[in-house]
Amino acid sequence: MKNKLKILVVDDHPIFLKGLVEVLQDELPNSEIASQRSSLKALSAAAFQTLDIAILDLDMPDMNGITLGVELKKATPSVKVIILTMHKEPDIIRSVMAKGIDGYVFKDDAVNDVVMAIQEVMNGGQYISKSTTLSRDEYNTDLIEALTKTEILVLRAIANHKTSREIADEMFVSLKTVENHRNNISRKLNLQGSNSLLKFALNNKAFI
Amino acid sequence: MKNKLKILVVDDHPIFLKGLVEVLQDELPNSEIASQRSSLKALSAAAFQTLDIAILDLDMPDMNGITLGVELKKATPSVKVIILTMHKEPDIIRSVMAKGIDGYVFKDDAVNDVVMAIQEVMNGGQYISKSTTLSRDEYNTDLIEALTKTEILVLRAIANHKTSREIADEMFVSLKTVENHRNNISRKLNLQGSNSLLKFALNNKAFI
DNA sequence: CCCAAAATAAGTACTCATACCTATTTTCTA
DNA sequence: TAGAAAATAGGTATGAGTACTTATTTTGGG
Repeated sequence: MKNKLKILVVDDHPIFLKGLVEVLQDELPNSEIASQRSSLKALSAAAFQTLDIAILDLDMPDMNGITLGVELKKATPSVKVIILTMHKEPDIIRSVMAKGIDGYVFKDDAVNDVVMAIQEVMNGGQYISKSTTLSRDEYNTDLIEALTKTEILVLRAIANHKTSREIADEMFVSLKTVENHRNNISRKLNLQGSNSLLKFALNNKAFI
Repeated sequence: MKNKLKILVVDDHPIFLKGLVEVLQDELPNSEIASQRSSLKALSAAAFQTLDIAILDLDMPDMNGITLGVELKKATPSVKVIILTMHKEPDIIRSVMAKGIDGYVFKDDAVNDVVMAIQEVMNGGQYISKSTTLSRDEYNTDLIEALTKTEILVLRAIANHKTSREIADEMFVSLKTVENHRNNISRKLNLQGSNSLLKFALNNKAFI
């Protein structure tokens, strides 16, 4: 007799979490579904059991779904990780999948998309929701990893609408230093044109 | 014997919608709960019945929740409208409530917040979720209504990361004209400082 | 301990946005 | 149709970001 499928669902929005758990219970009656509202809680809870599937929200306050997924796979390499998100940008998707994530499902897609993703990844495959509105923008989380610690700090400050002058004062460095960091970041991320750094920082808040 | 409470829930995200309907069915077993995935469908559906309560997502692609709420109240003035959103900015909330909306609930707040909001508005009161992270930013949807048609077009282009030069070329006017529009918009919205217009445009995309 | 990477800082030129001003033409409405 | 509001456009100054350059100091790993 086959064991029940153990599924962990993690999302910080309680109503969405409830909806998702209900959907999974309806569609997969022979599975055991646990849920957590934060990444850190999920990480501790996962330590005491062997999971088959983790379904993780991408944007969470304490730890993003990708990092959580990678951590869960360190503890249990066999666990299949499916990321849930609103982000539809192809470069983000490629970058996420490159990190060993097994499935990528859009939050506003049809309910049964999640179920199809589960079936696919349990067969050892990968699943990616079909996107409707693709936009050609500056997205590339791989490139973010080429940034140094200080560059990340500057990028976060930019995402918080700080000017270079303000960032320089906060970090106790000269305006020129911050401008150089901005320049180096832009070069590493292949960004050009006015406000391109701000645009990138806002679009990638979840990853920096 | 009292009639059943007729509740309409509108949200474009199917899983969240399902979660919310489940919550309401659990908490309010003596109510009749209908749901719609788009504003326009909700508007046609509402024409054939008398609603008691409408629970509406703020950010929807076809028509935002505030406009939908105002339309529903035109058809049925007695209907109580509760807006669901992620926006926690106090000025947005004040502005929404000023439009005759009865309740304002944050999507990531506790499940029973929605239920408390329903009880409160049915008693003729107003309900606003308690906010945790308030930020002092440029938000004021009332002021948006002081803008002219051309100013709205310019503001939308700014929200789409267009430069003044690009906007001028698109609208077949001079750079100076666009710069003047930007200036007039900023004055009407009380905005000052670098990129303040861009920040406002991005933060208020749902209202412009 | 040495080398490479990172962080620091200055120079210069340019573009873009903000923040005022005035002034003319167009459009809508009372 | 007269007057107000809106749209048009130019002037001028300043602040902020982009886009390169070179150069020194600090720091951390092999």
